[in-house]
Amino acid sequence: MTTPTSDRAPLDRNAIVAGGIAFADERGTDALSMRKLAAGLGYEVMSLYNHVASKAEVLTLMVDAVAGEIPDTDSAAEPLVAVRTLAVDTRAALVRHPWAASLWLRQLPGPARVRHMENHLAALAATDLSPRVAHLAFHAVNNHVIGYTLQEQAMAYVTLSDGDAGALARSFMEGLSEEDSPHTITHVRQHLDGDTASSFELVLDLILDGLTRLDRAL
Amino acid sequence: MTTPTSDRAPLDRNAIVAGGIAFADERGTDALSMRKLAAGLGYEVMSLYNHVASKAEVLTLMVDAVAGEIPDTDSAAEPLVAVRTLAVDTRAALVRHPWAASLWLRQLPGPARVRHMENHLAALAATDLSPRVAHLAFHAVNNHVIGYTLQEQAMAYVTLSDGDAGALARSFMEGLSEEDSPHTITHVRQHLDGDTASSFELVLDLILDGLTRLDRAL
DNA sequence: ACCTGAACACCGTTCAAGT
DNA sequence: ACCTGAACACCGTTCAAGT
Repeated sequence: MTTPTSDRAPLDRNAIVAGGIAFADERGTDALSMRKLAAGLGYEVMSLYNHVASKAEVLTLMVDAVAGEIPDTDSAAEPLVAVRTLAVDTRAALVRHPWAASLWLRQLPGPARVRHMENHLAALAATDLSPRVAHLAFHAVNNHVIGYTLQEQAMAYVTLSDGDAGALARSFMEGLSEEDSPHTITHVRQHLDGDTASSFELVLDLILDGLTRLDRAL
Repeated sequence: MTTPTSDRAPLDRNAIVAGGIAFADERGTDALSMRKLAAGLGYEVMSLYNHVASKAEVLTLMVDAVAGEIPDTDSAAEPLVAVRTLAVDTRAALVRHPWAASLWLRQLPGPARVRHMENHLAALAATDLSPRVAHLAFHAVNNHVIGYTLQEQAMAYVTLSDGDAGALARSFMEGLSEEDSPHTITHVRQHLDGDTASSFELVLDLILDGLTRLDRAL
């Protein structure tokens, strides 16, 4: 029979990263501290430093783990469809982990994100877009995925109703005057009415079409 | 005659925000602390709290001040040209203050940013785009401006040569294998060769054209 | 090899005391 | 009205000591 000396899981890089992701999913990266992370895993803070160099490294590993959740492109698929699918899947991962989008571009890519880039760039190279336009396409698509997700999260924040954030959001809304900011009020109302649901894919297709057209024009 | 009791400027909201911007322009928002900010202005930390509720408020005010630097749209201009000009000017402000892009979408808009939104939305409303497409346009253009700038800054980070960041960047580059990541290597090389200089406006026009086309299709 | 107590140099923020 | 000393409850990180 085994003797369970403690109920805590063994500590290693993976456990730390998984703990960080679980914490951030629930309470955000702003609230994440090495001390709370360690406590959540059943260890003292200093133990973390046996496996990880710094908090910055933990964050980098966390973002890379999110990248690792994104399925590889299907090499049998039509290349532009593969790009489109990758964009949709990337967005899904960023929605699952709402803290990840704002970190995505601030961290150096780890292995999983390099693999993600490689997937994206290889699919673009397999289209008949010129190398120059394929390069633009990479960024245009990425910026849309990240920008759209960030914007959506900001909007979700405005619609919060309870807590400090809710109070801030309410005071923002009440500060808008119909006289000075009619268009802004209308715009926010369009969000609240939720009539812009599937615009992520609409704009994505707009960009993909535009790139094809640009390629023919250059 | 006056008796100069000290060489420090009087403390108020504006001085705090200006000090924060100057500090962040030089050393980034990560390094910004209330204590260093106060010291830079010649006061003790606690004095700041006579004028400002929290560090979060300082950051919100800083972003809003950046928005305030962006010129209003010219109501005499052709509406779609006004949108384009606003996008270019917004990007210029974000380039002048490299810390601002990643904060832009994380803060609730202050008065200057509401004015900026109003400018943008009013110009779009004056085009002959349908309300639905104008709504999409607002986000598509904003996401491009912010995403492009963030991406460019991440790239600038990779090309740093000295300090800790430089060492990290070098180890990232050396970690890329020609075998596993040929496309990624090519992509990074395209950046380093700088042959993608004016692609910001190229993609911006692609989006604006795409929106006009989408409007006709819907 | 991995865990940890103690310590260091920082944080943001509050409050009571000064002028 | 505005400035500030002292204090509180936190941070990330290092290092030497334990097993």
